Amino acid sequence: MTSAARVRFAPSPTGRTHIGGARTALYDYLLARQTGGQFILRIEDTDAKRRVPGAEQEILDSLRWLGLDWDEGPDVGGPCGPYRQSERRSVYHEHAQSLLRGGHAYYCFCSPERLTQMRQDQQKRKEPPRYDGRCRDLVPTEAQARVEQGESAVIRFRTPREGTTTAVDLLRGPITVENATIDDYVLLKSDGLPVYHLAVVVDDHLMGITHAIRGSEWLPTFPLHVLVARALGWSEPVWVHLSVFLNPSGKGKMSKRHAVDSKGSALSIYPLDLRDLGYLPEAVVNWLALMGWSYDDHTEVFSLSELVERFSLDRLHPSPAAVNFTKLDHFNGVHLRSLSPDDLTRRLTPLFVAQGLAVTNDSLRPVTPLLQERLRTLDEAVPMAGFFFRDEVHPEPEDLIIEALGASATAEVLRTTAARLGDAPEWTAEALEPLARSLAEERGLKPGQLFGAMRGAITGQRVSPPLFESMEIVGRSVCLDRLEAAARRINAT
RNA sequence: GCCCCCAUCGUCUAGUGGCCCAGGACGUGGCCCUCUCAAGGCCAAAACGGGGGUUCGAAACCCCCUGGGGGCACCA
Repeated sequence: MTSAARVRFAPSPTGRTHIGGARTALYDYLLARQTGGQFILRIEDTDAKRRVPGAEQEILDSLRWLGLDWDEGPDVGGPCGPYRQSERRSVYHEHAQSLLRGGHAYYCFCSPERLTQMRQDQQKRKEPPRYDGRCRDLVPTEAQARVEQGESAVIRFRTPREGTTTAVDLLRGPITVENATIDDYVLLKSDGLPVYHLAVVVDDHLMGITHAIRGSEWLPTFPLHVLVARALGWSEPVWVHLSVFLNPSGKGKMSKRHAVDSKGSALSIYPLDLRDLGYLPEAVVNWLALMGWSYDDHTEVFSLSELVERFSLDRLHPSPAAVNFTKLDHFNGVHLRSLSPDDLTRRLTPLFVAQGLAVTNDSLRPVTPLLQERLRTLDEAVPMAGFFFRDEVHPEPEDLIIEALGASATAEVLRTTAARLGDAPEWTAEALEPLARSLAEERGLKPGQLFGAMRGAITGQRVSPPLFESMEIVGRSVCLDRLEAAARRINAT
């Protein structure tokens, strides 16, 4: 085990929180918890134009739902705050000035219009678009004077023109690029706020970040970040670039519109949607953990705390992974079944209540074991077990009528069933089943034929939890009523 | 166009030169169990992208190609 790691999840509130970000946060969390370090949440909101209302809240809600609690962040504070970059202006200003003094950066007065024009011209000439360096060699004192007179300026990094830079990624090893291919990036915008390239380096350093885990979209500018850190005289964190998620087909980057499973049902790439779709946070965590990481003994089912125990950076995989919603379903089933019945009951009750059914933990509890083996997602529970709590059921005639018998004979059999069962000394599954079986035999029916009609009558469904266990819970009088009602219903058609 | 990254069954992956005519999981097909649906058990089909090297020996190391992905803003 490594020494205490300080790890941050640094999303920007510009859209919804998706599973890619959630997986990064998961790995951050696992590393922090495993090493007894800290998990820090930092909001990268330096672009006011792209800020989306509610996005920051969704970040917090998503992490909380997944069980990834943080030690320092915008809501809980901490020793390295503020944790919202928009509130750290002076910090970036100070370090930009330091780069200026050291000759590692320079003021640039070029207008956005000129820059746009320049890029267009370059593209026309099939040249790589990049800053042409017009302000790079301005006399610093003169530039300073222009700024003091109020002229609008940005601060650019003075990337070395010669040589190469080697940046080391934990998963890929050293990545060496020609400095000439690295642009003189803007570090501080004219509004005084930093651009990502300055903000990450400064904040990671100031917040004592030991491991910077982020998406691979940062790989191209990775050497720049290394250069900025060096220019500031700082040592670097361990850099870890996670690959992106691909669509289920494996072709193309994961996107909202391709979030559809193999059976064609729409799923979502947003944790909060997954929650509303009836997935367990345990399952989502397990699923996400295995997309890019594996454990060496072939185990695949993990709880969060088991992941904390076993996670290791060196088993991270650098290649892109296609999102597989079918596997999420599998993990959800596995975790659903490993919940204690009481726990499952508590998670299910609100769903029944939301459908207007008068259900309590106590009244649902006997039903839970019948559901546990069958549920794929939590929200399948109400359609599957609502009949336990409704006053009456409305079976379709075709779910009632035994084909070999026809309508009126089926109705008669159902009445006889009610009468026969009504005499049962005990209303239990054990007592009921033999009675029903012998009746079926008497009538020359296969058990399944009779049971199917009874199922329709009692549950109103073609598919249901086991019949006799269900009947035991539903109770004698309601069952007998429903059997009679079904017989009447058949005769009425 | 330029730069960077990646490459084992349909998908997630194991594999760090001989234990691999490649293992596990999901999914798929079949069988068993069975009152429906599940769950469970057993079995099966299914991959090292191509070409060159290196080596006694390559899925593993190197090169090229191909394919996929990412990036080229006063966005992150």
